[in-house]
Amino acid sequence: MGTAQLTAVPEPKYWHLRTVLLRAIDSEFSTGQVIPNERELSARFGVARATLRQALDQLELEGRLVRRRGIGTLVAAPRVGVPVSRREEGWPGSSREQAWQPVDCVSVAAPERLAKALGVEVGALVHTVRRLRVEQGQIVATELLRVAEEALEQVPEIRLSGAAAEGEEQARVVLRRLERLTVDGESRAVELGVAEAEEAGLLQRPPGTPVLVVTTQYASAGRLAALAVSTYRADTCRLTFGETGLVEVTPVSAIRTAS
Amino acid sequence: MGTAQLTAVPEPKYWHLRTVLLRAIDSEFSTGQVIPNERELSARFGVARATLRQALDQLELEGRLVRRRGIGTLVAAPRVGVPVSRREEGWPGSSREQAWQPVDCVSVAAPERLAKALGVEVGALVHTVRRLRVEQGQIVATELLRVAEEALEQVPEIRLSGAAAEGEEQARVVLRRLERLTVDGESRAVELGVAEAEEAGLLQRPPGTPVLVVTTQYASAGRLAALAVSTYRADTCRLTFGETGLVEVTPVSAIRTAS
DNA sequence: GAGTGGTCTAGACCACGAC
DNA sequence: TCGTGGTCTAGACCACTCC
Repeated sequence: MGTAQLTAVPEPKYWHLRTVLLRAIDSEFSTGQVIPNERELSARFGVARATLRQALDQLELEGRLVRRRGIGTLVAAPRVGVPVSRREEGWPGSSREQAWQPVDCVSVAAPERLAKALGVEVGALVHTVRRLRVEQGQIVATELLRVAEEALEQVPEIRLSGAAAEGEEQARVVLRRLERLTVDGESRAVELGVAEAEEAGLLQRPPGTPVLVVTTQYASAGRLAALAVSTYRADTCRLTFGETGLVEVTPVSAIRTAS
Repeated sequence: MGTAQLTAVPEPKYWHLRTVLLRAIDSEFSTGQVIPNERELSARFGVARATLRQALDQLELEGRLVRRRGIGTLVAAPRVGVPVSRREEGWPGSSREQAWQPVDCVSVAAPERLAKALGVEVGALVHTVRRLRVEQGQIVATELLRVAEEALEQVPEIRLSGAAAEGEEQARVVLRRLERLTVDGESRAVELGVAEAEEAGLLQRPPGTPVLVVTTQYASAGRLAALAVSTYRADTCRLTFGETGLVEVTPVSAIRTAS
């Protein structure tokens, strides 16, 4: 990373800085390496620290840098591809279920908005299972899986122990009942969001972290059976919706910029 | 929007401010309405303008606010659902093709990374068609559709006029040839990115704007036929991957926060 | 010209991790 | 204790839109 001064350009300094830094981390640094600290860099480029930070913010949003308080700023690893489309990925009982780790479960009377989203009456009993998705040893997503008790009615209730089921155990009970439902349709949406307090903690990120929110409606017998809201770390995840991987995936940056 | 002072809390001021502002725009403002200006708000809450802006930055990232220089800060409209999974959405010749408007086309010898992504030899002729997606009268995405000439070889070359085809006309020629290929497989990925200069301009947004980058591999006859990199505005779009819409979609915010 | 958001500065102090 | 990134301040000037 050179000692280059910024040349006068019509674009904002922070944007030009981003370009310079991006070129530097692509050519002079490798994954996991710590780049010079913010005070050092701002001095080197002759800008205020806040301006330099604006450039780093961009690169962090793009998943190219990771900043750790007390440690420094590191070059991020390439994003991991996370399959989300195949049914086996999300539905309990599938071969890939171990990717989703149940955390806890709460069962309450549905407030208005939730009832409407699930297509049940206000006040109907709704289970909310919290799960974590682990990929390559890293937590990449957290999920709220919502299902009305009435959607499970046909499924015999299971109890794993004699005591009242709570927390993780209750979650496993609901999932076991859920896996007996036959899913015959799925509908998904993806949008950008930010992690609030609880989600942020589970994802081991500060509040305000950008996330990809995947909303999945599972249908069974022509009727909405369950609703999953999965929150993926946007910095480390590339969501894949493949039928089959045709060829290995080329990093998007290579395709977008290659003219 | 009250004159509330910030109470002492362990969380950062900007994050608390975001929560307060979010509650205010949900309850006291409607879509398109201008909220008080930044100097006014920072004075009202007793914080520096930079701190207030940090809170507005979050809300803008979440698609809840839109800021327009010289005008003010407006409450954003709910995100529009944009279907991306059905084949008809992206492939030329489909019933929904008018959603994609060809802009221009360049045909060059493939540099290394592009050749690798398309599975052709370095130096092979590759067409790059630029398209814009318009939804509800608004530009929501820009796309680079890449196809190797050799993938089109079996398709007779068409010329719309006697002159050498260039720009938009050339784009239409390539699309016409492309639509005769039979697509028998698709593979997609979605990730977060930022719009750089050219894309940002086409999307009518400043550089650095967060976008959802959708990469689609189209297969024909068991072989990669084309590669599309579509860049959607993250502030205004919710990407939908539905088989069929089961029920109307509830705003994610209602589901994520309803306990 | 007046008012808006966008950029930039030069500091200060805090929270966290490593030593 | 020291170095790191995270937060916050109180200004300044610029670019853009509208009247």
